[in-house]
Amino acid sequence: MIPVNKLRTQTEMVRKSLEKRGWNQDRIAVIDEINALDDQRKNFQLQLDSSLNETRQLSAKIGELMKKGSVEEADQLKERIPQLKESIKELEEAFRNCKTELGDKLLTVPNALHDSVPFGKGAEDNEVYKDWQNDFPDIGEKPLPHWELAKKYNIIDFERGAFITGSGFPLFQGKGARLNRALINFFLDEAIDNGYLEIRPPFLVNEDSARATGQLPDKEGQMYFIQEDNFYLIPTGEVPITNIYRDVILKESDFPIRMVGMTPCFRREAGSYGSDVKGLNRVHQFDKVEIVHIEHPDKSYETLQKMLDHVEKLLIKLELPYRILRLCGGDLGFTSALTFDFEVYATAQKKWLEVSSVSNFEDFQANRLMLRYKDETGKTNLAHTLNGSALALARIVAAVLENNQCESGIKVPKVLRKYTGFDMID
RNA sequence: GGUGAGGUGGGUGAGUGGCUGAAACCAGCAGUUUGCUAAACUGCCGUACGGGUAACUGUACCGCGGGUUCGAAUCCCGCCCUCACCGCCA
Repeated sequence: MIPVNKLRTQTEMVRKSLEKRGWNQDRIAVIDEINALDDQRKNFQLQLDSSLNETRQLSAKIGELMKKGSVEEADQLKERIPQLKESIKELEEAFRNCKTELGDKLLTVPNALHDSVPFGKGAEDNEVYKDWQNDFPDIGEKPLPHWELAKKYNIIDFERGAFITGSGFPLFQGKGARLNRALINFFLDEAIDNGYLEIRPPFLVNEDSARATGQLPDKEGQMYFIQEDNFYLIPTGEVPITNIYRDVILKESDFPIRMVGMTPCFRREAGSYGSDVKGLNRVHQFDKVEIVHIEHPDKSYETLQKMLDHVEKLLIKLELPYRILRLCGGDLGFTSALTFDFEVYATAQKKWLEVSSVSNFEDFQANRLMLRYKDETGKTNLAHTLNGSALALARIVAAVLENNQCESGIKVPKVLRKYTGFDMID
């Protein structure tokens, strides 16, 4: 949620952001509505506070009189209470309604964008920030897509997964399962070597947590929900890991905070279809190693760059062809100020697969999390949050399988061999 | 799931209807003293939303939500959570 003060003091910047996101003037008008509502809210509060104050003072006087035994005088003062209460009730209601309406409107405003975010409508307008086009591997005359490789070498059983649960719940077995585990360990170890604190969080979260990181109300339909206990299955490790710092006031010396965690991710992916959902391209359950940073506002873009470097290094070590995109205004997530996507080329499918999304949320998430820090003057300010996948498993597995196939099997990337314990899937 | 106890400021913990936004202690910050260390002493030490150029000041918050009362941390109701024991169980 965008902080009201930011919206009020930097109105033009916010307006421009919404334009970049492709909002028309009619929609952008919420900004003015929010301004008006906020004025109203202050006005109600002023009236409410003064009425409450009057009541308190009256009560104090009544107390004194009672103590002195002047019961009649006290009763006289009491006579004024009903009218006061009546007006307090009305004001409270008006105040509450006003705040609710303001809150609802605020929830519809996406994050303000970083200056560098390009204009654009959708995925086709994303800027190629870094391309690596000459390095697609030679995988022979008749390369197989990963779902056929999976079958050929008996390492992923999509049918049985669908039988046990439903489509989109892949079952890894044998060397497939071990490859998956090897990747997880490789990613975690790389992050730990890089100074991250490893976290193993809960995989289900309550409503407050889902709201704080912005999954609610925005992406309600994307999450699996356990009705009986009011829990959501996490769609990403970002949710439980970032929520470690919900309602926290940090000292400046606590920065930087860097965490990494592997979690399964559960996504309903309602409305997806076609070749996008073939094999491992888009599944309902997958593992992901997520990095989360909490930063001082002055440092967050420097940090974003470091995160990009970290993710890029993983892909280089895995020897996968990748490119980096800077998302345009139309394709950027609701909560993000600037996002870079990493895509890996699945050579058999001839498809770019998104394997990481690295974002700076600035203070947007922190505002809902109530995650702040005290600066040297003692003032509390919102911190900045950032996160990124490092990396998302299922699609990386797909790319590893497709890009390393040869006549005799699938070669395991060198960096993974100490984790898998084998060099070939055959 | 059952029974019992409990949820107060960064921590420990007092507080059973008005003088309590909350004692005391610890931690933390600033200062005095001090050859250094230690100790002692003094002051400060919650958050949010408002008003005011400022000094300062209003309101709300003692797990959450309702209620009783002129007045609630304190009484009543519902919920949540924690702890202990029992049951069940990887």
